[in-house]
Amino acid sequence: MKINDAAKRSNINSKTIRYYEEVGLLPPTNRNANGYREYGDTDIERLIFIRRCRELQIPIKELMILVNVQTDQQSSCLEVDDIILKQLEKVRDRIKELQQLEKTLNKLAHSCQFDTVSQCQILQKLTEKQMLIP
Amino acid sequence: MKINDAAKRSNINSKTIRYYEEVGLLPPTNRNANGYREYGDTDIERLIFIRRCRELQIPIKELMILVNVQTDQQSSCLEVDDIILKQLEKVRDRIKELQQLEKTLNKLAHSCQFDTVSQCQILQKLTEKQMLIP
DNA sequence: GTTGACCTTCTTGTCACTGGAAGGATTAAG
DNA sequence: CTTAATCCTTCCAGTGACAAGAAGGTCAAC
Repeated sequence: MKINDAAKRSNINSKTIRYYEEVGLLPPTNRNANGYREYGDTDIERLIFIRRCRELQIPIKELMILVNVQTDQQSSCLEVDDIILKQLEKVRDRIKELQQLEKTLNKLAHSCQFDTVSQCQILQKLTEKQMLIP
Repeated sequence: MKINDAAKRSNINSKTIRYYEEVGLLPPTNRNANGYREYGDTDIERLIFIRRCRELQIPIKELMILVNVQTDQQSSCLEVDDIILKQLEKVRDRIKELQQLEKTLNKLAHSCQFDTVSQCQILQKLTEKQMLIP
């Protein structure tokens, strides 16, 4: 199957598939007589696996480890667990950050009752020290 | 005052200050006889304002509007409010996304009781369709 | 006079793609 | 059989918001 079909089946953009190959997340793909990339069912499975991990926002470099670990059935599972936990921690930290941000923005929003910028309470508050994120 | 002092006073990296100037967030800075950039108190105030907005993760392009609106005291405050609300919405959406992500990662984490990859439950689950983010 | 701390510009790298141009191959329709 | 549309290929540029580093100029202190 050619790259566009692989893209549809894996639900990854063909450009992205080429990019994954270029950066080494995928091994060099088999080519047919015309030099077109040829994909089989195993390739599609791998692509889907990769898509799921990317949906979990696992960075490509970590994903490389997962893909390599996957092919070496003897390697330890701890590495896999570690990557997931690291990702979990990153996500939790980011949530906290964003919640703080939401609070601040919420305080700012609609805080201006005037018409022109000269009296704007939002700009006012943004110029005060209190608005600093702690 | 030269760029390093301005950086310290505004708490923005000097590299970043030059970058802001380059992309047009800041007007071309005054230079002294040697071609060194010269900053005054007004510049510092503007830099601090910019830093606060960036801490609220307002994108530079939106920030340009805020900075321009600020200098034109007659312009409407609605634009300012709009930017803040847009940012608030973005932040809220992102929080929701990340919370979903956290759930999924949490389910995955520590779900493997085996030693080697061949029996790894995490990789197993990542290969199943159920793990798809809805 | 030389050391070290500044300053300047320019280039490159980050991350994960996305878009487009230029050129060749295949396929379907007329 | 020709033509048009749709593939495929590679390469290059852009995104956002900087950070890092190189090469070279300037300045103050000792």
